[in-house]
Amino acid sequence: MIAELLPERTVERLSKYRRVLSRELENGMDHIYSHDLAKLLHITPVQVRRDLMLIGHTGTLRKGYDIAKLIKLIGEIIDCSGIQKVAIVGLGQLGMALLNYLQNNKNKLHLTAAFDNNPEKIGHIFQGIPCYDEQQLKEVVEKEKITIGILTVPANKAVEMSHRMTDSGILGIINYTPASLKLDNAFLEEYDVITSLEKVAYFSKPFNLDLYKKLIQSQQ
Amino acid sequence: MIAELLPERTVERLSKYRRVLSRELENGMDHIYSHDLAKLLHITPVQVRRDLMLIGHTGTLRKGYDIAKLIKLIGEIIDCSGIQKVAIVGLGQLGMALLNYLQNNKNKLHLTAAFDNNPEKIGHIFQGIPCYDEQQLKEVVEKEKITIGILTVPANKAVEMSHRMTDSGILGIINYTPASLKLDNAFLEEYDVITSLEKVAYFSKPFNLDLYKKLIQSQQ
DNA sequence: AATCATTTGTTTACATTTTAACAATGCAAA
DNA sequence: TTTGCATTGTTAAAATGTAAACAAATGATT
Ligand SMILES: NC(=O)c1ccc[n+]([C@@H]2O[C@H](COP(=O)([O-])OP(=O)(O)OC[C@H]3O[C@@H](n4cnc5c(N)ncnc54)[C@H](O)[C@@H]3O)[C@@H](O)[C@H]2O)c1
Ligand SMILES: NC(=O)c1ccc[n+]([C@@H]2O[C@H](COP(=O)([O-])OP(=O)(O)OC[C@H]3O[C@@H](n4cnc5c(N)ncnc54)[C@H](O)[C@@H]3O)[C@@H](O)[C@H]2O)c1
Repeated sequence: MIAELLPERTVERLSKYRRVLSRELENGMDHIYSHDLAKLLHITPVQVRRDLMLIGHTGTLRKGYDIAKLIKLIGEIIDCSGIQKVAIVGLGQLGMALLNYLQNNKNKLHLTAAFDNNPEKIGHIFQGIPCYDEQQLKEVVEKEKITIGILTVPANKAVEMSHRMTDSGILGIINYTPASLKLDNAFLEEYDVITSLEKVAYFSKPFNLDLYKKLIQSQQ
Repeated sequence: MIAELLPERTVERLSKYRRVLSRELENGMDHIYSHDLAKLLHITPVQVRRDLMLIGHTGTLRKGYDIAKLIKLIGEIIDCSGIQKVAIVGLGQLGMALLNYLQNNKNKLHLTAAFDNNPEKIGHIFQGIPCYDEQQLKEVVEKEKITIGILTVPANKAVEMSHRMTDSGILGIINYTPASLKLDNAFLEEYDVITSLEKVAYFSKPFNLDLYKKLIQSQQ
């Protein structure tokens, strides 16, 4: 077991390692080299070895890493064997897309509930997930022991809802609204589509793209 | 004008500065201090000043930064005054949500076209955006001079489509599929929902969250 | 006019993340 | 048996990103 927090980027890559490794396992592979795993994610073998070192996974010199064992270890680190439950708060266009996505693509997250304030959605079940009235947030989150929330309400409700989520016992929120949040007792991950697009716009302006390509090349 | 590429994180923050500053402008503000701008995004004033230094914007000592001028400058840096056009490739659940989002929330991006292979969508117009047959990708991208693409096709089509996009003249792609891409002649930004959620899962495990909170506190 | 408080701009230091370097290992083949 | 080679694990260096420190400026106040 690891005593310290892993770097954020390492955790992100662990998630990706697990996903591609599961596919390799299904294809009948049982071991993999760092450079082959790296190739699947377009990163360097060094980074793979370093990440695996950090989680204490050790391979064999001639066969590489044991895929099944590695998947299991990553699961213990990220999921704690699926103890955490997830809720979607705001079942609009984006929330519904995410609900379908999470339910249809098998993954380790236990999506458990959705919340909305629209009477047409409250009480219905979508892909097996019940949609509750947002007034019941605290009640349901406490009863179901939900610890992770996906925030997809209109931006002007985001601050209020995020606080109600943490007050109900949610420990981690992923915020897809453009509102900038600040939480004291939970881990917060924000993702802003417009910002992401504007970043692409900046780096793909022809002049900048040239500079960027030169930068990349000079590093190889 | 700036001769060098800006750091990626600075560009991301510039996008957010512009958005909150536009709101301040609408509220009748004309100048803002670094610490007030910082508060709006929950970052430090130092970071604001450093970012603005990098883009060569200079404030006045007693009034702070001129909001209108700053918005204009950020626009010139990110958008080149809106010269770049955007296409959505794959108009499914996520693609459609993004289309509506981009059209309904005023922003500087010129969404111009969408592409799909589903006959029920091809030829229709959604929120003013025409959906073309994906076979016409090259033709339309070239004719309209589209330079930015949002990739939301099924994962197993992502590699092929990304190459067709860059072959057609697209210079920047934001990839929402879980497929890991590698492009030689374009800027690539990937966003993986599952990875993002699994990261939240890791850091919000009670033991890790405690470590994380201590870490944050020790930095203040 | 001199002082004070405030805020910017810039340099310096710190932290995180990535990449490089290389010793250690162990199997295969000569 | 010994040499060679491919691969891991780890330490060191470089790059990137963030925060702190502080001088310079400016206007308000005494
Ligand atoms: N649609 C997208 O592709 C997209 C992309 C990026 C970000 N976003 C952001 O995600 C959020 C949702 O976007 P959307 O397009 O799905 O909007 P939407 O209006 O379709 O969905 C919002 C949903 O939240 C519900 N709601 C309102 N108040 C609520 C409350 N207090 N508690 C619970 N539910 C509540 C509404 O009934 C609605 O179903 C917005 O903040 C938007 O800016 C959307
Ligand atoms: N739905 C979500 O919330 C969500 C979240 C994260 C990531 N994703 C990813 O985004 C992608 C799309 O997800 P979705 O839920 O919208 O799936 P979807 O099946 O609803 O949408 C895919 C769309 O792409 C179209 N398509 C198929 N082949 C195409 C081609 N060659 N060219 C153009 N269009 C083509 C399909 O007709 C369909 O309309 C998937 O890769 C998925 O993994 C989805």
